[in-house]
Amino acid sequence: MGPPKKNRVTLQEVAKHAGVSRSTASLIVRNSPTISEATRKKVLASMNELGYVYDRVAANLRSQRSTTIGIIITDIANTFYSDLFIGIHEELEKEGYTGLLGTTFDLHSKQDRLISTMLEHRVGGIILVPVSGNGQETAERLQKLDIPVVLTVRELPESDFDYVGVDYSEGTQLIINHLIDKGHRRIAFIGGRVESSTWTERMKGFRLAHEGKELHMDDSLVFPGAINKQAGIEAAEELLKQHQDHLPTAIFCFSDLVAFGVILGLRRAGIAIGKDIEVVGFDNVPESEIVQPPLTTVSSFARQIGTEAANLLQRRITNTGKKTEKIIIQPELIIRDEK
Amino acid sequence: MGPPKKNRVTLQEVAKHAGVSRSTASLIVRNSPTISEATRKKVLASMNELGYVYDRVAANLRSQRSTTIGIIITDIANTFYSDLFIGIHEELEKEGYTGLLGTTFDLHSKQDRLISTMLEHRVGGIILVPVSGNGQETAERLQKLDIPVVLTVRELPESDFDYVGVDYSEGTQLIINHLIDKGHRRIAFIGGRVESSTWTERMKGFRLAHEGKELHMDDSLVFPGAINKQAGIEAAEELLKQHQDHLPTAIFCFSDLVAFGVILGLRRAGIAIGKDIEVVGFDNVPESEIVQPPLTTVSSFARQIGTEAANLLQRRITNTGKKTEKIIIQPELIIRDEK
DNA sequence: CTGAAAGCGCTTACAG
DNA sequence: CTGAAAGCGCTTACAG
Repeated sequence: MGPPKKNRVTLQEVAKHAGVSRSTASLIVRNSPTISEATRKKVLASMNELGYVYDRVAANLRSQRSTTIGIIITDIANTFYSDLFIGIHEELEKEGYTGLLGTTFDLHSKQDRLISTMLEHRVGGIILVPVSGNGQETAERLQKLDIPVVLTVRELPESDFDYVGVDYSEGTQLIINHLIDKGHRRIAFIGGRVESSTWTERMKGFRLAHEGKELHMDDSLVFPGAINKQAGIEAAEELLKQHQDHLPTAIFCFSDLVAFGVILGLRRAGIAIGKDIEVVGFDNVPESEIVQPPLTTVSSFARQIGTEAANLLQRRITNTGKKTEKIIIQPELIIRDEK
Repeated sequence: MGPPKKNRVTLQEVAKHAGVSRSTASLIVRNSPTISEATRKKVLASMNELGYVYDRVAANLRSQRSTTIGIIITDIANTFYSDLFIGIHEELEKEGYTGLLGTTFDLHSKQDRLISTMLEHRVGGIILVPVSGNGQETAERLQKLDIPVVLTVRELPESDFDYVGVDYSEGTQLIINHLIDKGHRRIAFIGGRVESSTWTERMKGFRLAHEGKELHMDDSLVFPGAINKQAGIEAAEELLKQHQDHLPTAIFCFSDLVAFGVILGLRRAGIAIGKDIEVVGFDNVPESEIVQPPLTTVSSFARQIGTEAANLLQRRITNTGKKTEKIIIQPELIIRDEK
């Protein structure tokens, strides 16, 4: 943990140097309006001269406040999540909060450890993207906390938390309807953990779109899996193996990241994306515009989710009583490279 | 900042509940070996029952230690930096540190504010990607700190800090030599801030490669700029406008992110990437494999930089005296889609 | 505005 | 192992 540090200039020393009391100096760092401009300037000058750094940690300990927020997401290397993080971070910064970031990589053990670490560091609240799968114990643990928790992206089963997310069912219907309207009849669904709300909701939309168009849904074309590029590559290979004599004409991917893997896997097998098979994604990450052909996808407005989640958490911190809020953002179909 | 919180279970209460002294309880949370197994179990049981959460902040204040590290990078939405962050974070986690993340977006004002915030939160050290441009005041400020600072990716001019980076000159030579060997004679250089060490070093490599092959270097083909997709798009447009009757045959981009923008800009102008003009990048971000044609680039091993930086910082925290270390990682040419 | 006192939750140091 | 005391750097509350 490193050796003890010394030599921090204290408020006491500043006060002495400026010839005022510690109380006055304390009022000044906290921007109290009761202090005359003259003494304020004098004290600020002393701070500058001595190189004073406000000890927010000590202040928070004494006043039982917190200026840090725990942010627990799945994978910062996924631009969906880095955008989400930026949204959260920018909003928190405005209010003077600092974020403690942790990534779970969708592992329960990491999530548990991160929550503990955040609590030990006295965060004033937590914004969490829960890991996929049964979150019963996690939900119970979070309910007991005496700090507010806002969930984003995924909900926790059978629990009642503040939540900001996207209407995944609606988003999936939008894009599947689009595919069907283009003439596709056999559509695969690749990626996502069946235990997570984000998968079941997409599945619901997938089914609804099929039913709405009175189309048969082929369960053998559904390939759940992890939500990253590698999983996409593997799923594409598996799909090709299982259905080589009767390939689907379109593939709906759980996320753009999965779609990139699928595209890579298909390409390696010599399949022409956009001609032999159409691939679509979900999230509208910046890279979806760069791949060739550009990816048709659904925007899930990661950044906006972040902003809303941060605001919701702030409201909850200052206003602890009320009923939980659920903010559901409406997704938007992003059609690319249509001729 | 939120209202005061109450009801935190203290070590005192745990001690009372378990029938031991506060000192004993304190020794137990710190894993002292002098405590008998029986009392340890008894106390741990009490902690569990009462829902005790160790207050690391209070402990750190008293013992004048820190378990947090400030991490200041440029832009987490750039996968180069998110990879760097993951490398840092995983390494710090092993040693029980928590990271405070801030992003500067290459702005001096943000950087200054972030450093202040980190100090106020009593970080035990800082890992910093300095913003481009004159860093004289920043360097002086950092030198005065009584906590260790490790720079990564970019160095600060005329200063002596611990540093982990890549041999950008060598990387640039590798890829420019490759282009020249393929027959290219007019090569543009797009992106990067001329005030930053990362640009001057690439420029050095760019020049050396030309000189080595006894080739004329055309300064009018050098387009410095920001390091993101949008800047790449704009630079590509500018390049096309200025050199429409005599286009370069290849474009070396400051980073993959810039390359993606350039590719987009050229494509919009109807230029066939890989045929009319060859585009190459720097960093080898995951997406470089997905674009079509796949991007030839130079791997700068972001994750490894992160790991090394975190390790270097830890060494510095425990071993404050020694001379500064400079760790330069050798880049690797990644050739893609060669027929 | 000052000044003295108490306290946030812990660790430290020490006599027993 | 215990127990009492002091202190990390701040804020709080209050009498003056």
